[in-house]
Amino acid sequence: MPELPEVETLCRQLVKTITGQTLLDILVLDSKLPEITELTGRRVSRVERRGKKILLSFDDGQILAVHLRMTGRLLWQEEVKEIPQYTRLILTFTAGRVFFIDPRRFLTIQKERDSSSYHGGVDPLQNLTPEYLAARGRPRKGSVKSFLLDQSVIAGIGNIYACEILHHAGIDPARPACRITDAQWHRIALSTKEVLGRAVACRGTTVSDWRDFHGRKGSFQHELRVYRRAGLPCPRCGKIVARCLIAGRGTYFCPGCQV
DNA sequence: CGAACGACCTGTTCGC
DNA sequence: TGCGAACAGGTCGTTC
Repeated sequence: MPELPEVETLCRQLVKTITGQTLLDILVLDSKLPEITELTGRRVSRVERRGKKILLSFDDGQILAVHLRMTGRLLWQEEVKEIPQYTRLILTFTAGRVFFIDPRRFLTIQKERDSSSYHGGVDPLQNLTPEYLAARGRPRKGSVKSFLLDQSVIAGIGNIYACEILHHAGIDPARPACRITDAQWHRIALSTKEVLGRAVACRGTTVSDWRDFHGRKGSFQHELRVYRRAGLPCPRCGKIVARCLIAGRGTYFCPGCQV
């Protein structure tokens, strides 16, 4: 679930909530997760996003990298209540507790040395240019959709937003990246910023169980044009939205206005 | 280097 | 109604 807009939403809420807070206790409830007891007593100095990862920096220089994968969530509680179902880790801070929730147990946390050792792709909200896309896309025979999903090219786009961006740009997701024209790369760069920016403003997309740090739904699901809308008319041209498989992922597109 | 595919997990939805 | 198959926001390792 969490793609860039959802992770960005969590990050902004984490910054406001736990920056400066001291980590009083750590409870690991899933044997797949590493022991991180040495963080006990440390103060959170910084929270930032790298693609879909969240980096928590502590006052002694240690960094915790969190990746929520498909179904991971973070939930903040100030009062002590019942532990939510599928909680895999609990961090207790001075002012409250952070629950790491994930039914599928894909969520990962790992200690990292320093935040500059990141080698992912560009951040689509910051440095994305048509020239960069064209240069990286030119040698690739695979579909433009799997190109947009490649985290070493652009960090943060997932399946929902890849579908929505390509619809916004009016481009067939199955088109090989090497056959995208400069004018189309231009549109893709603009649509990426447009769609992701709007989704961040909506605090993400709640298609099934996504919730933000305070348990609230996002609202971008009301603005989806093609994702999970197979059989419904395209809001732009009226043709029926289709679904196909690209690189093993369900892909939604409009055969009428995506060429 | 690039691309396709199975694996990792568990819950929900769909078709017969 | 019941049951198995298909599908779900994401990566990663293997193989070609």
